[in-house]
Amino acid sequence: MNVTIKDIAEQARVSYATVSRALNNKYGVDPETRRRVLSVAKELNYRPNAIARGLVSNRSFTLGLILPDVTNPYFPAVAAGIEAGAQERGYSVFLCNTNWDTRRETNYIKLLSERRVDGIIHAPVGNTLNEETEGLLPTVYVSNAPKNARQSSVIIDNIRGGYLATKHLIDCGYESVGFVGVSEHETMANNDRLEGYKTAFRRYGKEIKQDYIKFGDFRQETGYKIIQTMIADRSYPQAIFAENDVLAIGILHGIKDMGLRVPDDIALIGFDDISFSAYQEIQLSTISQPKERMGRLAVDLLIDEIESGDAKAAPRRVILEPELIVRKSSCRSTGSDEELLPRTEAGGSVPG
Amino acid sequence: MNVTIKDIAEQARVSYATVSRALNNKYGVDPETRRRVLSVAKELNYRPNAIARGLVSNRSFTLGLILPDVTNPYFPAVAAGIEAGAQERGYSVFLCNTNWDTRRETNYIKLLSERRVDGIIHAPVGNTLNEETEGLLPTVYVSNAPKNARQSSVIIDNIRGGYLATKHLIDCGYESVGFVGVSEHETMANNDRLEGYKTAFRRYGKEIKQDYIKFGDFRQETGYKIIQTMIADRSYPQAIFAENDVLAIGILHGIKDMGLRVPDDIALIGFDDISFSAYQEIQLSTISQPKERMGRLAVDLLIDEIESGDAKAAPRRVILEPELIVRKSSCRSTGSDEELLPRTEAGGSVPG
DNA sequence: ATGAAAGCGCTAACAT
DNA sequence: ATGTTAGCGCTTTCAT
Repeated sequence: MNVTIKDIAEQARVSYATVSRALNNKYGVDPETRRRVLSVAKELNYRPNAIARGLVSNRSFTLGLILPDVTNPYFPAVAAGIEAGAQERGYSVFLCNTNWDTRRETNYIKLLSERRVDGIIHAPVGNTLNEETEGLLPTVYVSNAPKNARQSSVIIDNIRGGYLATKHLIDCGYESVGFVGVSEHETMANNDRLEGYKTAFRRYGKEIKQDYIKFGDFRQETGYKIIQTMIADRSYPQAIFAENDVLAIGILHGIKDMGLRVPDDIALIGFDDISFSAYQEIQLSTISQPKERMGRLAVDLLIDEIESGDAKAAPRRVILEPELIVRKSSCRSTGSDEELLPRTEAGGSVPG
Repeated sequence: MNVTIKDIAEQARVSYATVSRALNNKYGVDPETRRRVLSVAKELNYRPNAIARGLVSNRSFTLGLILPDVTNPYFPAVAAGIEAGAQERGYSVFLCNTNWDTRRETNYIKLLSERRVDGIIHAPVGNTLNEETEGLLPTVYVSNAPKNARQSSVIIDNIRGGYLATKHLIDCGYESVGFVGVSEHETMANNDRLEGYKTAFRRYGKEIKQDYIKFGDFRQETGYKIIQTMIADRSYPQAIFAENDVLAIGILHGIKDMGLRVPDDIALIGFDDISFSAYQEIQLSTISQPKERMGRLAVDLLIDEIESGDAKAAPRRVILEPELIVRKSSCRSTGSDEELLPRTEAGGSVPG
């Protein structure tokens, strides 16, 4: 069996309450006694039982991380920030992979609540609040937050991101700009990116062509198929804003396999700035999210709430700025850099 | 406060032992009583406290997953298998990211032992056994295992992988074949891949040229720099076997940025078959590992050991077959497919 | 400064 | 079939 404070107490000839005090640096322990206890503990290779500790303190120093897909490079980038931040503050994190399945999300939340995690960081799939589980545990949403969420969140301004992407394509001079998204109403982030797209059209007095707005899912293959169908039907725009880089890369491949070129025949911009987008062979223009930083912010927010007992206080909504990254996929090389990066434009901020 | 079995006992007018029995489907509970207990439990929205349960059963149904870098696409692929397998069998997994730092590995193992995980799945950085922590917890190594490990492991035959890669390049007709590795003695997997490389040279009666064997680290950037230096020094082989795909992609970029072409000027093969290697823009030949399957095998092995109490039994070593994947980066299109895939060669297996 | 004892929520004997 | 009790390893009053 494992060594317990009782074993130490015996060896050190003190009560086990004293051992507990000594081990936890509490007041009221003779320095000499403390020294002896510590030395015995080390000698016996004592490891405090976090489970027992958790039972009495009602705190597990444990967090749940719920995300749709570890295999999609966007999420590990966020997760890295979360894991590092949690570790620094003495928390361990349970990895929960939902495979984009909201039922699995629900199950995981219940499971985590049985495991008595102190809180959850959740990159949710949908945009609807799960009434069954909402509020069960202190939660911080990251990357995407359900509508009307009563919990804190760390996201980027997706409307602005969608706006920047679309505006960039319009500024490049493309007459028609299409949109390829995950699903018509899947997540808030989706809605917002599409909203940003529409805003740009409005601003420029352009008319939205429904034929150039397509929805599928989050898979690369889907982007591939969507564009191939459009090309085969000879009905495709001069430029496409894809809602995320994975989709965009699928589109990129689809375009090439149909014998067309990017950006010459179809220009392309993605969203997220996953690491491969920067590869010289890909050179995908995109909207960047500060992924690791978002992860760190999310844990810090969560742990602050937990430790201050403020979990029920007003939720905080952190909204970070997206950044336009221009690479080769988006513009035929016309126009100056100024035009490509309309940073200084009046009214740069966008409604929402 | 959370609702406990006592609350249920009160409401259902039974002792809390009976509640426990009813909840856990134990024998000796009147069906009617059980029904009542269950209904009260549901009504009160009862969630069993896994912490308390763990304290008495001395089992947490919790696993630790220690890996070097979530951000390197190889590991999430393995992790996905682990997470899914664990979940199916009722275990949750703690994510531990070491950043290729062996001290962090040690710290994590201690931490996990305090958290009373039932076992650990470990993708270790080094090849040396950590005497301080080895055997502290039931462990299954995955992807790489320390020399003389006394615990089970799930790896591929890296010697054979290295051999296949090198043989392939030799078969393509390249006179000189170089090797770029992570570090001279960093991990067993590394050593073995290099060993396979050497074996191929021996088999073909070729002489190894030390100038064409280079070491760096696990970063893409490092591969980039190594090849650029070689090219700048005008001392580079016709083909290169890179110990992993991340390194290989760095090399690929380095070659292109120096104005040379792959495979025409320098042929290239990697190792791992991470997802981007298959991109049509990359087309990196490589040695494939069944990553997700390795993850699943590792959890299953671990949980079997845990649940059978066999943790101290003879460790099992699962060694899977690597697979040669030929894409465009490795051969100028000469020779038939037969030659490219020397599957039927006599003595296809390799010593080790 | 230290010890005795209660109790966290649960399971598992042991009674009845 | 059900209740009583002890105890898992620890923290935390409450005494002394």
